[in-house]
Amino acid sequence: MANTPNFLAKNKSIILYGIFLAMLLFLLKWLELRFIIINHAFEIYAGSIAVIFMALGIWLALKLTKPKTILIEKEVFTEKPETFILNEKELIRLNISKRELEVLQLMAEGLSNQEIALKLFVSLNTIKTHNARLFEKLAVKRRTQAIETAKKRNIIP
Amino acid sequence: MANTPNFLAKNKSIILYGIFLAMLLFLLKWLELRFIIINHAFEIYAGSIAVIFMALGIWLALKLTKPKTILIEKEVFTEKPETFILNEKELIRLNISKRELEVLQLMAEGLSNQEIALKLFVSLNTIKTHNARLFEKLAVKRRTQAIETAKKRNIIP
DNA sequence: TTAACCCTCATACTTTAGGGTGATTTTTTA
DNA sequence: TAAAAAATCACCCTAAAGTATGAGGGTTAA
Repeated sequence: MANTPNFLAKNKSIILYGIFLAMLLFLLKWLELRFIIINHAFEIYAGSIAVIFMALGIWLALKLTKPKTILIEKEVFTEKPETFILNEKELIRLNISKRELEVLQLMAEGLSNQEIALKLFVSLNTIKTHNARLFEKLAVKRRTQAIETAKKRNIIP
Repeated sequence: MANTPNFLAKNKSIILYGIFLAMLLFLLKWLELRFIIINHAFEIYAGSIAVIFMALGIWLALKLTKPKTILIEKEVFTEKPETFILNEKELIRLNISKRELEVLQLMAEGLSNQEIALKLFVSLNTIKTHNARLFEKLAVKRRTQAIETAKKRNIIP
């Protein structure tokens, strides 16, 4: 997205490094003035330098280039997670057991009784029993009401 | 962003590579002890070759390489505001009518279809029809799921 | 160890929810 | 004004939810 301005900086550093390397080579050469080079090997030498430095250039470019990252912002609606604090007092006051709370949560997620039963590895009838107890304790008639009441009382997020 | 930790690694690799290059040069020199350096022009020539080909390598790598792109899906959590703000865009997007929204709200309050029908002075069948349309538009199967989805999308408080 | 509680499950029944189809009337829009 | 969309309703049927009652087994605390 906003990575294009980085390109100049990257190239600059690469170029600077190239110049630095060249200078280093010059220095080396300067210090070894009296080294002997046979004339006919010159082309090989120059070619080697060319190949090596091109490889170096490619390597540098590949290594030092940061991959472009494209950000895709995906909107996720949340149930204000940081806000939810389980109201344990209410749980105790209403005398709701762990299992019942579990069923209540799954219920609020939109699961059917059958789905809840499968998820908790119990029978459909068991879930129905839990529901009946829950409705009684929450003083409601339907699951939708149970969800509403439980949310209001911070029993479920 | 989080580039600072990369600096050391990069510099290290560069330094290592420099050392490696220097060693390679020494090796070359050692093997070509009797080579004669005629004049300064040679160093200039070799250096030029080095620089040019490294530049070529960099250019090649940058131009001919497919841009490295990394897709990052970032989840943007939109908090549910305390004061409910209706997400009208979502309503329009989902093509939910006024009446359907009304039914949805009452549904979320825990009313049965019969109760909603009485409240809106229409027949039970009408409510069922509205429900069916709602479920289709919200891509859900049950009223509990409809409520959950609608709340997440700020269609209902 | 007995009472209280929780979890489990069953059977039988009633009510509510949901699917599919088709149709009429009103309202809105192109 | 004609077409599209919205709102209304009916009928039939299936699926799911909910009610009522009874009961067995496990845990726990008085």
